[in-house]
Amino acid sequence: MRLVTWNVNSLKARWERVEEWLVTCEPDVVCLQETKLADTAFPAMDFSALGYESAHHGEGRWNGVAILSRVGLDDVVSGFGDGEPADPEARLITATCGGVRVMSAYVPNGRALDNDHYRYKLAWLERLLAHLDAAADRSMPIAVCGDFNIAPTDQDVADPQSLVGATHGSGPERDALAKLLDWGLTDVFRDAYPNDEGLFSWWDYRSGNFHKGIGMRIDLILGSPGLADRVRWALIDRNARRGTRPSDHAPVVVELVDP
DNA sequence: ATGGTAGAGCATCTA
Repeated sequence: MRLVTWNVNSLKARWERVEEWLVTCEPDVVCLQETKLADTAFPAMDFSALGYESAHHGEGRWNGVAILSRVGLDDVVSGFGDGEPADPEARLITATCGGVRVMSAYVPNGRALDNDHYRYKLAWLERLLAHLDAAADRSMPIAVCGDFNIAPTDQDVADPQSLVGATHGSGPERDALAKLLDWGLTDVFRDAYPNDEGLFSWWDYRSGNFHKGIGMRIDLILGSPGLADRVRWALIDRNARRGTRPSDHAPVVVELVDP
């Protein structure tokens, strides 16, 4: 099974790129973030024509997450399954695909360390932990995929100095991510390339950062033991960041062996 | 000292 996470930064603006990439890469399960669509505008029929069932959780203008699957798509949960009041933003969707409990997450950016949105980011990550207990069965392989807006370590940043006093690499964010790993998840891409630097999934559109190699690895696939043990290979498709009107994120791809 | 770009949507907000 081939599993992907990709922040497409507007599915409407990216449709042709996404369609072309799906046909070429042939993934089985795809987690999308930042569709920036309402559920009524989500192109489920177009994905169906490409062979994918889909589930989308969107609000319109911003955010929006989806899961595509050609190996089944069941038991969908939109948002958090913790019984608390609904998240005001559409940032999480969960489904079972091909025997794997899959989550597509778009973790809040945080904006700045003194911003309310940063506190929302930390609270959101705490809630994701509770959601794991509520919506995932530990006896099943689990894949928490998405744009975490956190570079796990300085190894995942071109210029760690640029993150001092900023979001994406602060202690509390990295601690929150560590709690997810402590729950029993593995960063399966880093597991495949433990010593490599310069492996990024996002590059700022500004200043030609992609071509300068200045980016961060913030798009992650966190797998439970039953998933992480099945990883045959992993890659980040930087070619998807080149050419006409690309997303600022590249897709992260993981190939799993059959159980 | 703060920009630079891209997307949504039409003034800015978000990233």
